[in-house]
Amino acid sequence: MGKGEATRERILEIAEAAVLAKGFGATSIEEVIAEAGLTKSGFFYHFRDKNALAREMVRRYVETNDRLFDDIFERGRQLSDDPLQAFLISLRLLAEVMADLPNGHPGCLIASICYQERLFDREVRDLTAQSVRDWNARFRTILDGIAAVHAPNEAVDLDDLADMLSCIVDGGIILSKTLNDPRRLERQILLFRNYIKLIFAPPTLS
Amino acid sequence: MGKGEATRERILEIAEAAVLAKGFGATSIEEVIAEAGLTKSGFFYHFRDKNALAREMVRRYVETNDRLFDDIFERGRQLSDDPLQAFLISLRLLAEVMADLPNGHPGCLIASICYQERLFDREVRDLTAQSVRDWNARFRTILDGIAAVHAPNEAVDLDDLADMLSCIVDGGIILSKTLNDPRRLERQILLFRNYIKLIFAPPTLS
DNA sequence: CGAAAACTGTACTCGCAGTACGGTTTCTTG
DNA sequence: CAAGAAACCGTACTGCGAGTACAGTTTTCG
Repeated sequence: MGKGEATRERILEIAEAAVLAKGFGATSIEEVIAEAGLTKSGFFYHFRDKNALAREMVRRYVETNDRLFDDIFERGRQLSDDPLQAFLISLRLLAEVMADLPNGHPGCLIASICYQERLFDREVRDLTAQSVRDWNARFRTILDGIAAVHAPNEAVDLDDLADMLSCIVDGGIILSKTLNDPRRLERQILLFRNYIKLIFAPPTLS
Repeated sequence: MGKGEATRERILEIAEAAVLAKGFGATSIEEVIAEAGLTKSGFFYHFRDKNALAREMVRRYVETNDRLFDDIFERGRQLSDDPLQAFLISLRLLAEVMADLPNGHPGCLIASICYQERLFDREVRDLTAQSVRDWNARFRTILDGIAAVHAPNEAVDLDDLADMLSCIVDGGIILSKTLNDPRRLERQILLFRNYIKLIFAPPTLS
């Protein structure tokens, strides 16, 4: 990694934190460069304008999240050959990861952008939309794998169920941030996990 | 309603739409007054500063939503004496209301503010937090009423379940807005409804 | 009719986005 | 080690919007 790339990363990291705390429109380039320790000229050397910053931020965020999710769901598959058990394990891992963040989840960049759509060009909006579609498609694939082995006890649409995980995470983040209680996100993910169990696991004999 | 109050309402309505589309920080007072058809002096006659505008916006939003939810869950109770059936009916009504919005749900002001927390004073943040707590407490009361009649089939925490509705709505709004598909929100609410059924309704004999 | 409410007009200060461009340092590679 | 490219710095602008101050004008209503 060259020196320039390291600077770009530093800028993007600082900018992302600022955007998640104040929104894109209220994040000034001046404060970003002040924290990054470079001048305005230096900033514009790396990014043509603020919208270029936004594009790179999203690209970076999606990439990071993709790796995180890949890792979590891969580990689940390693720990169980049964697709349902693997998914349930992964959801527990996900809940743990979310709970272990020191100051709570910093926020979802996709959600932040969604509430400031008018500030971004089509390219950025398409990027966010495509990343959501990708994630949901991935969850859908996992659910298909489960349904192939365990016939669902209930007639639910698997696309909707795949969507639901994104909803729970994004909604849980908002809940946690608003109430300043990081554990709510964790609990919501576990509640979703319970729903999955209810749908696919054979009813336990009591 | 005096003339001044009407102007305040107009300002608040325009400002809310702008904030939901671009964020609070990127919403300029100039564009608001331009659309409202009054001068900057006129604006500052009604609101001391931008933060006062934010406070009134939130107060108005919470009030409106409270009325909407009161109405929906009251109608559910009117249509069935059984608390579970009443809740299921209300959830269906809620899904319908969300689906009937012409251009999709405009967005949740609480979520928008949550992603721009640093821009607001403690009073605004306390207002949003309290409104979420109030809504969740209301849902919790409904769930208590259901659990008193129908023993849950599954050991779920009712507080978490009450939280879940807020999560689903906020997450569903983000999903719908990002993918530009208003129907996703409706489907998520109905999926939550199905979860409630699974938890409380006696298993149907097939 | 008169007073309060609901504004308008003008003229500022200040901070930030974004542009332009020439100069300087640091890295890299032949 | 030389030379060019990459990664910056310094300065000096334009333009927009938040917010302030305050005097003047119109509208509303008892």
